[in-house]
Amino acid sequence: MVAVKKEGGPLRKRSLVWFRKGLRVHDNPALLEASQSAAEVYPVFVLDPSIDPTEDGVKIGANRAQFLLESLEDLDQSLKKLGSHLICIRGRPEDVLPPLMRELDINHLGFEFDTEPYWKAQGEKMAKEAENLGARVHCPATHTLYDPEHLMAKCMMDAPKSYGQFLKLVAKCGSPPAVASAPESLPQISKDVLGRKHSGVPTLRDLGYEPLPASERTPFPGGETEALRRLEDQFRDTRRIALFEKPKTSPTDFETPSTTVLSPYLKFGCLSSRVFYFKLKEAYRKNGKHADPPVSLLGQLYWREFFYLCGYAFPNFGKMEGNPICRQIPWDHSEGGKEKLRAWESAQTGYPFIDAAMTQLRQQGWLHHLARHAVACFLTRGDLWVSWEEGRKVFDKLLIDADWSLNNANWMWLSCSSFFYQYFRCYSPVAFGRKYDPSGKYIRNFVPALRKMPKQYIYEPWKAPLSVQEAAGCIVGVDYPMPVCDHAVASKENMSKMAAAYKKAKSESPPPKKKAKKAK
DNA sequence: CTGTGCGTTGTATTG
DNA sequence: TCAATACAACGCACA
Repeated sequence: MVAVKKEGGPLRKRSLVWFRKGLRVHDNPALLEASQSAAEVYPVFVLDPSIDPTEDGVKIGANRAQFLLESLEDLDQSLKKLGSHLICIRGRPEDVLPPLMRELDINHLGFEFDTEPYWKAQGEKMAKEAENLGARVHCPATHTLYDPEHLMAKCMMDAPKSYGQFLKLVAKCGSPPAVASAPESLPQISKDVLGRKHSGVPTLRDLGYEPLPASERTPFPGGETEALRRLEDQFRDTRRIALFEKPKTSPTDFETPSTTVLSPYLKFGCLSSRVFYFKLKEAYRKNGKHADPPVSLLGQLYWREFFYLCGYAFPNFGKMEGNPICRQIPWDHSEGGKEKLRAWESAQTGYPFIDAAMTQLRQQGWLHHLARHAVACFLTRGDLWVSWEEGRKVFDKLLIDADWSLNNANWMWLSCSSFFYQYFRCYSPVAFGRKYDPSGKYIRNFVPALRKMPKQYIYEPWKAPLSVQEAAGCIVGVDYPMPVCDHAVASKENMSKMAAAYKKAKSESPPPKKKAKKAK
């Protein structure tokens, strides 16, 4: 226990706990520490006007905003059960927090460390502000399994560029830190300063969103309570968890997804990755037999960890230019390219599987990993030759689990810009979906125009004879778009463009020397 | 410097 | 039905 006088006086500890991610009460060392040693604790969430801003400054979609608000609402409820509540302030952290810290005479600031450039900078600014006020700062790295600084030290600042290398690094690190218990109680917030101007959690409408029609609302509610419920639910089948292999799951199962859908809860920190980790280990022990990385569930957690480390270690990770691990590729930025991007984003490519996936993305804020692969490949090196950054922005806006590090990494992966380079392995917008769902149930659900199309044409309706199109009530070119490109032609062309871009990069910048050139 | 093996999740064809 | 293979040939790690 920290020796702090419990009553009044200069030693009275007044703690502000700043929530960003980590929207949970369980395994939250910053909150726990405050609860154990401070006489006053102020749990604060700062809701930026642009709402969870990224470096693009893109305003997030309504489903993602709703997931965030539900998570905040749930956090507020949990804090209330502990005797406190969430103070939700509108504004930018750098504008709002320093005056609040002064007003409350804060002498302790606690918040979770964040690796993303925007939030890392915000954290540094606030730590400085707090220190200027003479406050102590507690900033534990609790979003990932390991403290990224610890991983960087272990690899001697030479971050792994492949998953295999990352696994070797993790093998040297032992078990992640133990899970912290939830606080037993929190001091009541009595100060009146938080009255009118600091209101509770706003509604979607407060934030300027029109409420979504039911058909376009994500079926996945936000919040720690739901996260823990979902975790328990998924872990009821120990065998399934232990034997889980990602490539064996299906992108077209949309009623009950074939994966766990824990990603949005991990993204916002409604679920602690460490809780998930130890729960997995327990399931593996119980079941005996289990799958292994990279395909296992633990492997998925390690992919997250790997990409978080990459986003932390490599500069300009969110863009092509100036990104040391990203291939420089002359993507189509012309008007034509923009038109193709619009077709893709609005589910009007004329490839039913792609359009179904893009519709699911919009309606549910979630897509199976392999469906993400298919649409990402299609937009970039597969068919449309549009920059991965554009696709990343759309995912960032619409996915409830949009996660800066993972999103960038996966877009680079699929566009063969980094991590993965076998550009001759290309997803077919027709064959890939058909392999999982030959009758096209997935398409029929998300692309109503094609509901009556016979299954032999549902993946390529433009090939159906006019009489068949008429009978299905769907004339291609009228009721459903013609394909935006010819996949066979476009993918072949793009492969040679990739070859040229790689070749150019090689000739222009020879492999970087690890150490300074030795004198001969 | 060079060769080899490997890489979470491709496709189309063949037997 | 399924497994093997050609396709055309990537970068990275390591020996």
